[in-house]
Amino acid sequence: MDTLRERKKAATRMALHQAALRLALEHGPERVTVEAIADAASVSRRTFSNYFAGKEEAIFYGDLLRLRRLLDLVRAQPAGPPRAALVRAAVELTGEGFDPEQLTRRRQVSRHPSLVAHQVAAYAAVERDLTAEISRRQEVEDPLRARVLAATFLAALRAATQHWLDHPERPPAEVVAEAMEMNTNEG
Amino acid sequence: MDTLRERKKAATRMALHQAALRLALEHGPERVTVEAIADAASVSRRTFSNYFAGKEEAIFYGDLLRLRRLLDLVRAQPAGPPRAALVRAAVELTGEGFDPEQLTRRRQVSRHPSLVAHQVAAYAAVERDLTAEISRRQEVEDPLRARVLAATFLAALRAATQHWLDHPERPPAEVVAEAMEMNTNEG
DNA sequence: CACAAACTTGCGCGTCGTGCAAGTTTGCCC
DNA sequence: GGGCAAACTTGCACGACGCGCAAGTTTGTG
Repeated sequence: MDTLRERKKAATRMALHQAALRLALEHGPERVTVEAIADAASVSRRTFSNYFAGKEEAIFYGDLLRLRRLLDLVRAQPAGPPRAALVRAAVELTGEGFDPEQLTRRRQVSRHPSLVAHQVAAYAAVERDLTAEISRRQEVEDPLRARVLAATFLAALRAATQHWLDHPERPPAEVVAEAMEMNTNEG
Repeated sequence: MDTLRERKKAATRMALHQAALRLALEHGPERVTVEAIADAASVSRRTFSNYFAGKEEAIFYGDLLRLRRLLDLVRAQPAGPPRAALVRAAVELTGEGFDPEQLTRRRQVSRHPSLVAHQVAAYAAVERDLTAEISRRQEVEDPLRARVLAATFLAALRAATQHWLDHPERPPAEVVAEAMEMNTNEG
């Protein structure tokens, strides 16, 4: 998977993502056409569609990558209670560095209410995989529990992230840890 | 608000919703055009756009109504810990009858993977309002907690509903109650 | 009954997603 | 290196979509 083809594809995909994010900030997400994004990434409008189903998907590609990284972290956790593995993975993810430039971009984009639906769609995209991984970790099979756990965990992570974007005074790891605690214990 | 105008608007909105749901089942959600939905409801294509932003919004209008109903039930709960109010409201909502015809329709529609994003979008639409209501019920203000609670509660409800659609052998109230219990205690 | 506000409709325009059929680039094996 | 197949890009064309606009029509009210 280290072929030139693969690297080029990853590069143009990333270029489209970056261009989409930048243009959405400069002119507002609704005022950006797919053609403008494609131009900024030096590809044709048709090629854009070979990579993303729409401009919103391109904008939130970063979130998708981050959530896939989370999934990998969960899979890398030692065997044990699923909840503990999820919390550890979330803390590790938040501990990894943030690109500060990407960050302010994401903050501005998240403000726009027309995009929140696509934001949650990115989370929903990994919910199925996360449910499968949780099921794998249960000593007694319990599909309902696995589903609820995956959904609530991702929801808590999303809520904590959004809250932190609105109130960046506290470090993100702290906010996420606190949110995870709420989800684990009763309040 | 009981004027003729209002009743007519509600009627055509409902007619469009029903038509969208029915046609999406008959031909698959992707094979249904807005024009076909509008025709089935005896309005013009342009009028459809006066009511819904797209066919998916029309399809999930029933879910939106149900979630607004949930919001009302939460507001009607007596003062007390927010979590308890949410659980009671969810149980009450699930206790209310299901239209069995609507139900099989919803089941078929939920299967289609291209619609799950819009499904969760319906939930996200009420998350802000639910957060506000929870904040109102907190004796000490805690915005992060309110946000996480709203998000995880809705996520648990959605997960329980989807699980029940896949495994309808148990009564829905039982499944929802069990999911709520998972969300309240630690597991 | 008359008038204003609200709603519907048709039209037009820019945009979007995608199948298709070229052209171009990359991987690979001799 | 040379050549061939697979993969990728691009332009074209088409149906569908969302929405602004300016009529026409219906509903509420004094």
